[in-house]
Amino acid sequence: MAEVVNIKRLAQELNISIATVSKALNDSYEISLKTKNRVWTLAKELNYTPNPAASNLRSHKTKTVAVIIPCVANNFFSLSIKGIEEIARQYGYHVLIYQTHENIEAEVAFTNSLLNGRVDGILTSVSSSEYNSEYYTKLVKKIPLVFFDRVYENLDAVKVTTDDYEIAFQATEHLIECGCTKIAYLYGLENLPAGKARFAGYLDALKTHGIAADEQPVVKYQDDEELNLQHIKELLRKYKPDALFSSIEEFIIPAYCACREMNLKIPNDVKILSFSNLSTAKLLSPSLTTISQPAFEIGREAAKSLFKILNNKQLDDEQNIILKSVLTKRESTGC
Amino acid sequence: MAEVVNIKRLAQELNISIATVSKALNDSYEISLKTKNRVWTLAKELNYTPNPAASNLRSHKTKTVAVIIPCVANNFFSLSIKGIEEIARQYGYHVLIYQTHENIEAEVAFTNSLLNGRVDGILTSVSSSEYNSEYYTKLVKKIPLVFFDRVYENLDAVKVTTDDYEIAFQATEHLIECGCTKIAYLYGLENLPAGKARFAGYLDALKTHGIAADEQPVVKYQDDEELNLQHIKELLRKYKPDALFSSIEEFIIPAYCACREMNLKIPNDVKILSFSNLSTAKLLSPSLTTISQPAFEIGREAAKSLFKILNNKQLDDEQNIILKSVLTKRESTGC
DNA sequence: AAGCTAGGCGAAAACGTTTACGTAATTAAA
DNA sequence: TTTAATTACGTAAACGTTTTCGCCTAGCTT
Repeated sequence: MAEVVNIKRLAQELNISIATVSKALNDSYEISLKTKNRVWTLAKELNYTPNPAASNLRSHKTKTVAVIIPCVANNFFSLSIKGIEEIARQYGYHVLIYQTHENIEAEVAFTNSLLNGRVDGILTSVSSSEYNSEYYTKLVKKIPLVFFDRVYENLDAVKVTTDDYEIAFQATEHLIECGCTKIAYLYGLENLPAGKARFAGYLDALKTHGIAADEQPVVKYQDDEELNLQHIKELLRKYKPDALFSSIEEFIIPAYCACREMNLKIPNDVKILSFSNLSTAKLLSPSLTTISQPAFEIGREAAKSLFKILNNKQLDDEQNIILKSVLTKRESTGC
Repeated sequence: MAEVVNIKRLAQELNISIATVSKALNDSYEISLKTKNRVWTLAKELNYTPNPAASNLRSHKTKTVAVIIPCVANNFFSLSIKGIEEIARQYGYHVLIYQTHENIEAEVAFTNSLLNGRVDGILTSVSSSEYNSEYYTKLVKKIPLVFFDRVYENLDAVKVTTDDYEIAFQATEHLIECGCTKIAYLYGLENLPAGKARFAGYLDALKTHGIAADEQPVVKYQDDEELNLQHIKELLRKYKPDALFSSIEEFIIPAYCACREMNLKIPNDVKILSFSNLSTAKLLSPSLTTISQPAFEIGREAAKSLFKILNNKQLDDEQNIILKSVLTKRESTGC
């Protein structure tokens, strides 16, 4: 009863060899259906499940992937993980989580610690603190890797991103159509392609509409809510913009608070628009115009690509999967 | 160069036995400092990291824990995971994530799949669909397990919870002090101790203040936002309550929407108060009075307890760790 | 009847560690 | 000086699988 249940035990009870049991469990063609059935029924009866460590050791497959992200307590990333986990379940994979807290050293340390066979592949959305592409250039040769949202470009790896440039362009045009001419930019992810693309979309939209771009005031994100609040207030005081374009969700609270503290009415005095996956955007006061990324789908697509690679399936030609974001116009831009 | 780097390789290069290398790497007292240093420097030089599968197989330690929760895309759970992950890093543990989507069968299936030595312990917040304590009674004997927030009572396991009864009592009193007499209850987690405690706190507060409790209307949570909206609207129409006490975050959006659609002003016509970890509660229109649970700390405490168990440290007498929630009064209750 | 083929199975090595135990050399105790 | 204890290291088994290779039998083909 207390006896351990492993392949050896199954073999003994059935009076066959452990090799046969192993093959039967893996549905090998070498084993007759009759024997397979005997093995399967006994395995179920004894509640046998293979020991993962032994299996990994021998087969070099772990059925595990790692997700490395800045922080799980974030609407975008928690939704991505939800998507990843859902696909992982379908493929029978396990999901390990690592948070970098935007620290490149932690990111590298975690990643390195996974190269000893702990996982079969990695899904990552890189930290914003630095852009260290030498490291990742080497890394992608060592282990199957898929980037999502925050990527390194020009690498031989699948990258799942969104139409940052286009949607930022479109959103900026929306503000211009609402009559804004002094649109300030709340700048996040400045070291990353996503952040740069958003900013470029914003600048190009201004240029297209004949608004001098280099005079547009910018606040860069700091990891300190109070500091961001101060900077935005300063921005509002000095430049008196008629709109704030926030490129990351983290600016929403300080932006709203700054307007309140300075008695500026949204959207009459200042219009606000932000990249965000906040589910309560429509309940804010006033409701917030958002660019929402399909975080859940990004997670799903990234996971699907990785599992295709791990199962040696042909990837659909393209290494760059680009999903569309959605601009939802609400009261904060006068809609 | 391409040669694999494992203990055997280290042993060869240093002309010592693999046993010595293994012991040196594990800082065994049997090995001289001189030898240890030779091993450590070579290991660092060759970028050696032990193969986890081999190590697990032999030592029956995985340095891995599983977190089983309903859904990661939820403010409470994503914060909890953040806390768990942070402690796990300190202890050098890895964290696996599994989502049950409130499905008890998935929950049991995941848990069972972890009993073959894949993890050293489990952190779980159980699904709300059913209360199946026989299963968990057996389970806690098989593997170190810590419950957080959503627990099974009367089991020999650490449980990290919050003061649900007290804070619900206090919140209800707050509504009564605001002049409410017809307080409707939006009921979630009804199968779980947390849900029952919240409801009991609400009922007892009413009783204490001489309000007939059994006439209070209740809406029970369904996994369908549209349905919840309809039910709340129906509730508002039929019973004309002067307050809504929402026991879970998921009721916030339908509650606000219902009031808007029925042209009821918050807080003048209806006051609203909800359990919630929404970071933007203060930005809602109107800002929302919340009971926020210390989700991050709950995760941290749960993880700490588990790692103490795994490291055979003495647990501080008590198996029930109860943290305090915070009632933040805002405009939605007229504050 | 001899030779072949294929199907079904088993023996044994291997994966990379950890660890119980043995042993030699050195040191301490008698 | 002999004996006991200690230190430092090695041998080899074990963890539970997977997989290569080979064997045996039964059924065919000539």
